[in-house]
Amino acid sequence: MDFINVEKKWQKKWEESKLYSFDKSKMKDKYYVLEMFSYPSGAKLHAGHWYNYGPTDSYARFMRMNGKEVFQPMGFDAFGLPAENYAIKSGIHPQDSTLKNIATMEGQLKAMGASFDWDYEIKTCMPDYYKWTQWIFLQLYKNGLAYRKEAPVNWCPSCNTVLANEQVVDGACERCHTTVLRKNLTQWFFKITQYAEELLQGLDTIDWPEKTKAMQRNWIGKSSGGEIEFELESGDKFKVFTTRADTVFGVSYVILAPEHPLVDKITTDAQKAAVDAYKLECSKASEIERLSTTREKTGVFTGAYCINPVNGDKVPVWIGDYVLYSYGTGAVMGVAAHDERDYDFAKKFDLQIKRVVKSADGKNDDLPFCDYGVICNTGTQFDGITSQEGKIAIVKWLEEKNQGQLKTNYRLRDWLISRQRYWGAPIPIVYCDKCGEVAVPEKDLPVQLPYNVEFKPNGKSPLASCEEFMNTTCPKCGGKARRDPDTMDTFVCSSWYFLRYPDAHNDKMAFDPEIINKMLPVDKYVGGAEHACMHLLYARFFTKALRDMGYLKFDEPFKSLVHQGTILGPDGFKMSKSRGNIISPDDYVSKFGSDAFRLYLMFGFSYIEGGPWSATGMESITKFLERVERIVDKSISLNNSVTKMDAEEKALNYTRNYTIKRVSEDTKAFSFNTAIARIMEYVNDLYKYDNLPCEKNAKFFKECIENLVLLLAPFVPHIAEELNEKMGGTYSVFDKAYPVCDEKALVKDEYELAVQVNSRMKAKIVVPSDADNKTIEDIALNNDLVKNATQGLNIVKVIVIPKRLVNIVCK
RNA sequence: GCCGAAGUGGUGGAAUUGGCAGACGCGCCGGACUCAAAAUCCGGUGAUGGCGACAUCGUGCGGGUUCAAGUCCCGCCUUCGGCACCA
Repeated sequence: MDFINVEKKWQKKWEESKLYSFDKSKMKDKYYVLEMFSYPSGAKLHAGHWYNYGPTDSYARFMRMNGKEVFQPMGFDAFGLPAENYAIKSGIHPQDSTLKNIATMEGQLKAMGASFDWDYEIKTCMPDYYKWTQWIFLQLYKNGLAYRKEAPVNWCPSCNTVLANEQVVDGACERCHTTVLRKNLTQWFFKITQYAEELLQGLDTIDWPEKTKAMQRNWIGKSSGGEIEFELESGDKFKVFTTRADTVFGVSYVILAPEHPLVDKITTDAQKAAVDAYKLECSKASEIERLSTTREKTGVFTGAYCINPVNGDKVPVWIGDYVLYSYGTGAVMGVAAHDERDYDFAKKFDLQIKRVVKSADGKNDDLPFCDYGVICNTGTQFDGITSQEGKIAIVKWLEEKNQGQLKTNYRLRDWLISRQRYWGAPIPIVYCDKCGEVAVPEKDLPVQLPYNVEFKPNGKSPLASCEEFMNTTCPKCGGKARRDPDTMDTFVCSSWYFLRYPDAHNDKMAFDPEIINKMLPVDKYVGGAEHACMHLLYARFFTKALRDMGYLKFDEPFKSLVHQGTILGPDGFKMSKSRGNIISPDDYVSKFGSDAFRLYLMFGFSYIEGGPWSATGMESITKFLERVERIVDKSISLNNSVTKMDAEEKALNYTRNYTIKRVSEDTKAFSFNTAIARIMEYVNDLYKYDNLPCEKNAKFFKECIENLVLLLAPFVPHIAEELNEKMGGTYSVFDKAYPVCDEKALVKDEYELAVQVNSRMKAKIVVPSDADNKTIEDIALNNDLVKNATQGLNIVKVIVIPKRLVNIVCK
């Protein structure tokens, strides 16, 4: 078969006949299969994209053949940093490079022959899409879920620009190697923390990989404890969050994040120079560095003291970079004897270590450090109370005195969405001298991203220098106003695209709730595990927020989720331009065809694991497909002779039904490599039968071959379509039903099982299918090989596991 | 550093979730067909020892639980993903 031309032929026919058009009248059988859309940064799709889209398309086709009305759209997450960086280097406008890349990728995706319904394509950089991204911003804003506050950005003082984390290498700017500083800017945030608890609870209701749920749980990071208020000698107050209120009697110092607003106010003149120097140092460290538990602790005394509310102790106030301003209250109480980091800090700076909890069993009480136990040495009513109860008792006691309260804290932070970049969706807010911050009215959307903008770094957001963009009138008072010069994080665009797809051309609404509430949630979402915490959490947040606004009637966007593994370069490293190890599918597709290439991807790797690319065995896939074709041709050449079902036919019938069963189960579970292995076994059995010869019951043989073509159809769609036509089948093979296993054919009257003596394999026995344990035991003990192996030994116990094995324990 | 995974023949990977380790491929070896080669079809293939039936060892390393461990528990090593501005 000329695979290449066969593929072209069927792709044309599929397109002409609109085979993959979603039929809205069959909405009740809808099945929404979604692959994470691609980012058109590199000019072309690489093997990794195929690995995501090819097998998932096979899954979609499988569901289609199982009676589902499959909706499988495709689009592009088209805004983002790389296009802008490329523009700075090459002078090619991000819009031009992006649209060109998209055109190339569309061509590649079409050559793949996937069953995408292109009528619903989305490009997030087009005004007809980002108009509605801005609309969603406004809805969040109106509902109090968008607000502004100061937050640090990476600042390169030499390039005079904000850097992405990716552009910071070892604390320095990747371009000029200047040390990067954190600099505060007023920026927009989405209040995802308001949904922290529901985002956590909802995980129990969805069919996602356990590890992904675990990552989200840890990311949300719920912990319960108390907030305790400390008062400074100056009269200023601040709160600390702690999960160990039982140790509050042991506070020997308090430590604020260097960014804490109180720091400048309380620092004494004598300490000012040291504090300022330290703050500058801290602005050079990344959060990952600051959170390292092995890094040596650093800090500076502010010169101020505060009072421990539980015992009146006067303790020094320090600043230290292991305290993050973004977590909790940005301040912690230092309890050196009962927290490892505090212990390290106290050791380093020679602060008091005060033991107030002893272990319940009295052990380790001579050590300076202890985790949990009983409160002691405080001279209060709490002595003797174990830490678990002590925590609550002490916070409640403080609550009565207005000095604290029980508090659930989340590690999750609000989502910073402002980007000081050009290539993104503009933020639909204007600033008026009279009215302040004013939302752009919905009728004025989209706030169009201007084309002619200078994006060379000049210390401001690129849009800030574009006067025609910046200058506008205030929608409230009609006076002069300035637009927000920042654009939105691209994660905002990708947090709702699955809502847009089913109603992609609606120019009145972001989506019609009538349609969306029927089409969503997504039934199967497939994409990389690297999105576990960010994209997948943001999308859940948007869904819940839009639900609370009344637009949606479901709680979770993605009912079921699968992560494909990563295809690494042949060198075992992640594919990247800089390593030069990118595998392009195009060469393989033009040589072997799309079907062979995707079948190879499915068969050669464990789908959720991935692994290094290797083309070894690529040819063997073509050989297998030719082997399939030969046996199909053989069946076509036969007359429809019929004889009764002999042992051979029964055996083949068993394999056929076993194959149908296993292939269906494995495909449902995204275990494509084993599904294909079972088909290969089936083909091997068909050849054995063919050698018999198969003419005697050609009708049965033909049936088996028809099943083979249907079984293969989701995996090699073009070839299956061609074989179906050759066999005289009607168009399309994808309108036919997937074979269903006949359970009766799988019933056997006897089966083989293994017999072990002292856990070593000694024999195989055949037992009737309905044999009870006693019968099995008797058959096993009467086996000659078993008798040999147990000779002269005492049989202590016989363990019979039906369908598995027998283990005879002897001494 | 913290969170989440993975480690199985020469090789890609299987293993019904505690029950015959190595399915199915690749590679290699052999046979059939052929004047010959290719292609194809059939068979073999974890390691060590033995002519042999068979025996011993074997799932990153070290311990443990169990009649039984790739799978569970404890402690390590290595590799990969994420850590909030790559997406």
